[in-house]
Amino acid sequence: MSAGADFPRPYTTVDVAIFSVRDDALQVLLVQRPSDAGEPFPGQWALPGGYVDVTRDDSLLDCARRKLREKTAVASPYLEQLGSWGNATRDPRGWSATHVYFALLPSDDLALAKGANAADVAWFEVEAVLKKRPRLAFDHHELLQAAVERLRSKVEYTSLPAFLLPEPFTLPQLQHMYEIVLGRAVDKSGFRTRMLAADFLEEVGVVESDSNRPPMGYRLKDREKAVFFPRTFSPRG
Amino acid sequence: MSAGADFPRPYTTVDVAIFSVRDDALQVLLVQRPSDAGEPFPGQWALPGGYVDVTRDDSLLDCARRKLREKTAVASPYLEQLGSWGNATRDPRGWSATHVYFALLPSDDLALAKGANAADVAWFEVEAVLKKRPRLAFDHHELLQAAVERLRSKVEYTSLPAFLLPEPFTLPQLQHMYEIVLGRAVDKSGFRTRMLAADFLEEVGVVESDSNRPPMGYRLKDREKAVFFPRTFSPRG
DNA sequence: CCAATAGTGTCTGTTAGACAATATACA
DNA sequence: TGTATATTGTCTAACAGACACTATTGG
Repeated sequence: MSAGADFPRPYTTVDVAIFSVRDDALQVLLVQRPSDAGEPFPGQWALPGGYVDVTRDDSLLDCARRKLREKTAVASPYLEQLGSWGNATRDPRGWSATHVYFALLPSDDLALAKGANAADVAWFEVEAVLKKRPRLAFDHHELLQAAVERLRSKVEYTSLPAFLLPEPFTLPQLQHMYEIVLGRAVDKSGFRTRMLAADFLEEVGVVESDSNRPPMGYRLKDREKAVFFPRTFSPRG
Repeated sequence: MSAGADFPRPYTTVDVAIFSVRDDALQVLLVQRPSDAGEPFPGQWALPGGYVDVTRDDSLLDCARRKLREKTAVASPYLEQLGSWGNATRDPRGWSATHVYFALLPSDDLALAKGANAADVAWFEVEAVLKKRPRLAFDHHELLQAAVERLRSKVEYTSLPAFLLPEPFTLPQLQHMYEIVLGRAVDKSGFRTRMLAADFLEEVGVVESDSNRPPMGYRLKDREKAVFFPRTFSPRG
């Protein structure tokens, strides 16, 4: 049996949870759904995403990159697959499966949606959105929750927060990113030892600051993938 | 725009990497593809899988469970989503996206394919298959490789190998599973301390053995999910 | 009493975490 | 010299890894 053509095919979509740290808080990029007739969840906020376009996207990753490019001006941020969600009821139009990615953006290059519709894209504090302010379309609360859990969990033992900073960055700045995502303080001395022992940073010369002792600037040796630490952080205080 | 219906839809499939330990080696369940005309990779071995059937499967997980049930007699083994692979070229019939799961089976209930075609299902040693003996259909070598990597990596810091044993099992048996999957020896004393400290085992009374001192039998407190250890195993010797 | 496996105890080097001390800039 | 931030040093309790020892059975 050449079963493929005979079966009704589910919808295939890609959604992206795009994170950045702004105003000392973890934020996520949301888009407002169109109000056209026939569109589900008109006017509601949702994760950026949509149908895979087999004529434009060579792969799921390509599709995720396109979604990201359409909503932000960023070329190549950290992008990782989270998982997939698929069932008969999550989309009122029918059986659909979505492939979810999450991305980390430095807080500087935040030129949003240079395209036509800049008004329907905005940053929201993750904590608020998880409390359903605003309410999200589809099962996107579930997707966002999973993305945040994955992020928070990986921050405990990887160099992920480095992708939230523009280069060059300093160790105190990096520690600040860790503390914001983890939601707790981290010991200064231990933090530095860990970061430098992990051998993923490259000195790039002292950087100027407003006053006081100028800190050393660093950049990532590899902007493609995160580094895994041998042990996890532990609470302090 | 009600874009869904307008776009050509990719094929949606689910594949499952089913693992078990047999003859002191990690093995994976493969199925032989049909030889019918028009079928891709006729007669070649592949991971069990196939199209999502929107009339039978309520969700991707349901579909994975169905694939598993069709090839084995097992009711509810450990089942975890691995990720998804989708691009224009992986299936010669067209743009397709597959959702990959991996499952762990105790080596006792291995009644295979009670259905019609028992001949086209068989266990293979993972090490051999990774070396392309036999060669797999589609991109299934890549999928299997990812599944094995995930399994080996999670074994370092989770209770996953417990799902490879029928209950009740003993701590020496459990240690044996760890050593097989990890491919190295593990210290007895430290192993026991870790397992018992993780508090996921339940004593179920001494179990009889061929001779010598009878060991304590254990079962899982929760057969649904694995437990995470605070630290990773470390090499010894 | 011996062999074989199950299970426990002990020692030691390493290290994470807490915190103290020093370094370097500007005013 | 004072202050603020950056960076390094020290001390200690906890613990993993190695390995020796005891326990319990059958022969």
